[in-house]
Amino acid sequence: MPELPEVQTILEALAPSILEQPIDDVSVLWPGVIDRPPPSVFVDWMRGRRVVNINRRGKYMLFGLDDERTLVMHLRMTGEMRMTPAAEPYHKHDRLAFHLANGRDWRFKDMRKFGRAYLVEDPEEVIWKLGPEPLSAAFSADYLAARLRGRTAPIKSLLLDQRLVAGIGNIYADESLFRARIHPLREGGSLRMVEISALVGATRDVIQQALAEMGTTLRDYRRPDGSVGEFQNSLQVFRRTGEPCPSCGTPISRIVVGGRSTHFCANEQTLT
DNA sequence: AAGAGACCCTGGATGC
DNA sequence: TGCATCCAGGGTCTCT
Repeated sequence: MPELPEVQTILEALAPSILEQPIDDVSVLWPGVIDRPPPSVFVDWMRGRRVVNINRRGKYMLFGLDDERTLVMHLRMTGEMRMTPAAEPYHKHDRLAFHLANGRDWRFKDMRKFGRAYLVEDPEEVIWKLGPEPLSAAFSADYLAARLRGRTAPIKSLLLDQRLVAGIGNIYADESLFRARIHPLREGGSLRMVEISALVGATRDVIQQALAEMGTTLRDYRRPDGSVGEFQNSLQVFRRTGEPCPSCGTPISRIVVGGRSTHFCANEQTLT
């Protein structure tokens, strides 16, 4: 499940391989991967272009092209970016291949076909709803307090809402709530200022540590060279149901919140 | 407006 | 052993 740290890690690894390299041609191995424009137009517009800058917003990848358009991509659940020799046979789940002028391929692989590519004049067409980056100054306790006011949904669900803060997924939501010692079912609007401050700090800490450890590999996530991340070794509650809480030893609980599996310590994260 | 739930997808795990 | 069913969860859409 690529979230902000995984997407950032992938982009940094990809950059030296693709920046300024002319894209000679594109192979669309599954047309559904292209959201817009229609696949034939997509290929037409991509051919001959170069990626001249690379950015990230939330979990979206932004590849700025030399014609001012932007290739926006989202990995969703199982998307992977890989660099391969052009002659390497396609994998069963490869969906898109950019053939670079230097004889290398930049490939998008996605088992579950949730990932998407958008080729647009302005990336805002795709990402305009996103909330602030969790590591930016805009994601402050005051900001979060204002956004939580009056909300009755569980704080866990609100942390996953990309319009509130961009880039948090199921793993880092659970880890942040544990570090802030907040029960995932607490109503958003019920959080006190001291708890909101703790949550902002915990979220920043978790994201920063996961970036330093180059992401969390539970199953599908790989860096573009095929290697795994390290943060799975630092998880304190996520997918550790029944294992002792690292702080107090209580077995970790698992519940479902908003349709997502949720892990927490029932002793240290209470509802009152 | 906000919240809940369906839907998209595949493969691994589980159950009989 | 083989087959059916369940589950994983990011984002979008619909319904209330």
